Amino acid sequence: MEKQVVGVPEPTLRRLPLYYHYLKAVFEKGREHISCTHIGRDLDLDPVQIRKDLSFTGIRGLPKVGYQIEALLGAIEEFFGYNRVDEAFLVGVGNLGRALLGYEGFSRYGFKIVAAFDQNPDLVGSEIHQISVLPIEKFADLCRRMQIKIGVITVPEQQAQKVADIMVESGIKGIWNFAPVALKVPEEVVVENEIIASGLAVLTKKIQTSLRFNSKKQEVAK
Amino acid sequence: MEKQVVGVPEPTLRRLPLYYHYLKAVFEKGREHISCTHIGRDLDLDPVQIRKDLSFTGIRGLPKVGYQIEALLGAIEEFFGYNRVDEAFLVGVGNLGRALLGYEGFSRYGFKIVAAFDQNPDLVGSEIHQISVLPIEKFADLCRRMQIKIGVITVPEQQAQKVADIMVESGIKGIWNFAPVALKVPEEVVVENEIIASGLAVLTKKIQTSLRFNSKKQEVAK
DNA sequence: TAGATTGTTAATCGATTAACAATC
DNA sequence: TAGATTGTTAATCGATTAACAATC
Repeated sequence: MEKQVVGVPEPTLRRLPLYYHYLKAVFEKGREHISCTHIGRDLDLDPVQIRKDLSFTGIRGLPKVGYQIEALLGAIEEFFGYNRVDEAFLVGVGNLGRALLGYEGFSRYGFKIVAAFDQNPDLVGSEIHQISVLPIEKFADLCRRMQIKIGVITVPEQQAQKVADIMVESGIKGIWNFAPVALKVPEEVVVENEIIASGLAVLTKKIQTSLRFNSKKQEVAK
Repeated sequence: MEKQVVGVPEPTLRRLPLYYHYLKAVFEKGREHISCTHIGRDLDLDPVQIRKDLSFTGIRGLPKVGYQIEALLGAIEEFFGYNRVDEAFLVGVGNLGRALLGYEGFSRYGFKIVAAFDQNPDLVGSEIHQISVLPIEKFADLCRRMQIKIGVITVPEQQAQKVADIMVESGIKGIWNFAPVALKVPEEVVVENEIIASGLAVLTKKIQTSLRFNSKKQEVAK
């Protein structure tokens, strides 16, 4: 039912960070220009697709030369707002929550978790990776006062909807949901589901097919 | 370049675990049958799409009655092998690695991380969530002896390719990669990328567009 | 029976891929 | 200049959505 309103296709949106990492590494090695052919060889993607993707950055390449890497990096940073900082609240200080609290990589993406919430009194009051764990009751008030717009949900699935309700009620505009449930939120609130089980399902299925396929090839080869 | 060999479209593959969780919850509440209309309302998906997705399980529904939930659950379990156990090795005991080692949910998906590896001598020899951390040098030998087919990569991006090489060399057939790099592996080895930056990028972009869109709506309303 | 709901076939939509002219 | 590489337009492909007959 969900409609993508962004002018950039979601698959492209997902590939852009990958280009970014790649280009950054290449740039740091001292390279200044790069062609789609070259990128495609390293990233195992179709050069035409890369050209299409990169066109959304607004940066034009030069025939025979390729793209200026620095310009691309700047454009992608600008596009995603990697040089601004989006502050977020996280709810659910379990294993996954902790991992996200400790993930230094977020600063590269202009993303910062500034407080964590949990209902477990043993956790409340503690600090994890220099981020305070507060009681969930404080969420709404703090959220409004700090004007936080992004919420991260890392609670067990049974509690996810309840947490989402609190977030919506507190003015959160975007939810990054790690619980395997479809959250019910008003349409103006954006939800991005990060469902670990989906990735795992795809992986195991691919392995099954790949093994079958390769054993067949062997049989044929006999 | 990658070709999907599975007979089931990847989007469907990704939605099936979500149906599974939902159906399980509904079944535990005592319900025995369910229609696509009903599922669609709860999961905010198109009923026709759900029907299409569920058709891949081989379970047929009855007009006016819907699907037998228990049969669907069984079929999805069978389909993904949730009742077998796939053993895996994890490399990289940082924050994310730890979180995965401690994630109890995996047992539901027939997935089990049986050993962890790291190059940090301070970690080697310790146990994290009852899983031993071993030196990376032991990977190849143990992997072959235990016939492990799945590897999880949670090392920093600079080391990911090196780890992937070790995995391939050791007979790993599927890699679940959490580092934001495109791994180079032989074509018979399957890689599933779980790129956190991509999800985040999609979320922040959606929020931007959504905010713009909603403020426009307000303007129009004036 | 009447109507909810299924499964299937056809139409639409969007992303990827192919073809090709433009140009550094 | 010749050729690598770009950007664009058209063709293909695959998934989603719409239409509808079948049926419990």
